[in-house]
Amino acid sequence: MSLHLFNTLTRQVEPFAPLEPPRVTMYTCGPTVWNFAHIGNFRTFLFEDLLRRHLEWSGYDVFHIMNLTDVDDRVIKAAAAAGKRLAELTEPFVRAFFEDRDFLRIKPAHVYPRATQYMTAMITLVQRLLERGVAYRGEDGSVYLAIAKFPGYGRLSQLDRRQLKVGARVASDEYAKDDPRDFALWKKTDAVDEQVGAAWDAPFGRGRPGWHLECSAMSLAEIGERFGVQTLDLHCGAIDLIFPHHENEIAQSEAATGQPFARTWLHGAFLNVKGTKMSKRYGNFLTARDLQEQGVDAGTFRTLVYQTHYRQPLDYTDEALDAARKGSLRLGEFRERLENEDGRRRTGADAGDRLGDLARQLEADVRAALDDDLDSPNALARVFDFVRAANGELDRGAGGSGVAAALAVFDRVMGLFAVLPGGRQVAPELERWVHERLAARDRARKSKDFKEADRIRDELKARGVEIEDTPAGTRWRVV
RNA sequence: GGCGCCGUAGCCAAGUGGUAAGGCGGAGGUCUGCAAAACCUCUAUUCGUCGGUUCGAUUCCGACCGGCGCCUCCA
Repeated sequence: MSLHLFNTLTRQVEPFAPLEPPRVTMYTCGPTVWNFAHIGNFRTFLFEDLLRRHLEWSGYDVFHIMNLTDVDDRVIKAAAAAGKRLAELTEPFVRAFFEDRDFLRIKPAHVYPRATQYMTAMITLVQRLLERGVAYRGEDGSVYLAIAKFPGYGRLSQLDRRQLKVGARVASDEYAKDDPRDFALWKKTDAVDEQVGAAWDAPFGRGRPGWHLECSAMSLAEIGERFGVQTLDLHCGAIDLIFPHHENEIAQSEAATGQPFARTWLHGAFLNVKGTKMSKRYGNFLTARDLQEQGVDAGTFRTLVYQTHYRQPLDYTDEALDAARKGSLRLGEFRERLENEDGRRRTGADAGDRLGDLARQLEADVRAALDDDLDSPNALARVFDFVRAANGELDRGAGGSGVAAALAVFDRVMGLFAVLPGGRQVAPELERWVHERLAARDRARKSKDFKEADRIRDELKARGVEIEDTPAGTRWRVV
């Protein structure tokens, strides 16, 4: 089976077919850099990371674009509140985002276009929409897109079958629009915008881009320049973006280019806390830095995330996190064991290369699971199956060439998930002390002074060092 | 009000029209000086409830109950 993905546009799992294989253009909606991203945001980025890695593993040549929204209502509000200019506010959060991304082992996108650096592209896009008569200047001086002029409007969110909530909201700009559902492409500047530097000159008036505009302008600019196309293969985000964000992106892009904006739309479910979405608004959020402070490593968090399918809500609890940590640790232990066995160049019988067979099966199983709409929980289940079976073979003395083969495959598969525990830095002085203590314990054990040996073990434990006696000597790690 | 999603063991969580993956936890065992790790066995006659379709439904349809999301900034 080849890769199949659930396309929000059709609400069906369908075969993935990029426009010009092996190239795949992938656009993922990035963070708004008015603050730190929270782990709910990162759940989405992690789902996209898995998609990216699986595409590359499958032989595709992926070009990954992630935007950074550095001008919008929240950014302006936060800048004004802090008495800063736009860039002054956003720059530290951009850096923080990249740090968090690296901490969570998320592969960097190929480009991170920022809204403020694509003003020309955005202005050109609005201009084009005005020329085509799809956009109009409202009475308030802002530019709106007339959704009545775009027949396909509502296809993604099935809006054609929905009605606006009665009396839901009457925005201040409502009177300026021809149709309440029209949305702003370009917002006329106000005093606060000027104060923080969120204002640009355009033929249709001084203003700033509407929220949706940047994604259309930047993705079209990136793929247009590079590949001469105006259709993305993949466009991803979380489900809250389906409407209005993605719906509006489609309208403004397709109205301008006459081409499909994206072939496949993927949307991830939320990370919840006690059943409610994690959100800045509810204050129930945790940042990647909070995780780091709590000693939660990337392998643990990634395990937690990938043990739930990306279209299923994931409820974040300490218990689930702890279970994920144990699972990640188990995988790490196994990896270490393989490496050690390989290092010892076991001459044990190949046993028909059972390990190699298991490894090949694992690779096929994982590929099949991920091909099935990125069924990572299933894929990880196969990994754990493999670990159990391989440990069993190792226990029974399997060795030979199969070990190296298994290690190679295991590393390849782990490369998709990156769920292994992070290596912890150990202070040289602690390391010296541990070695000295272990030597002392060895002497005690040799002379059958187990009381002393156990005392030393407790001593080590007290400083967070756990030990494990193996035929090859005593192993230790800091927990 | 409109559109959409979820409800599987103590917890987390896959999945299929043909009789329930995996992780964590728990019980017992093997190995070990003891631990730890690893391995073995066991841990859901049952998939929110009630109906319907079917030879057969957790899986399809309907109703209901419970939880949630979007429609307003949103990963």
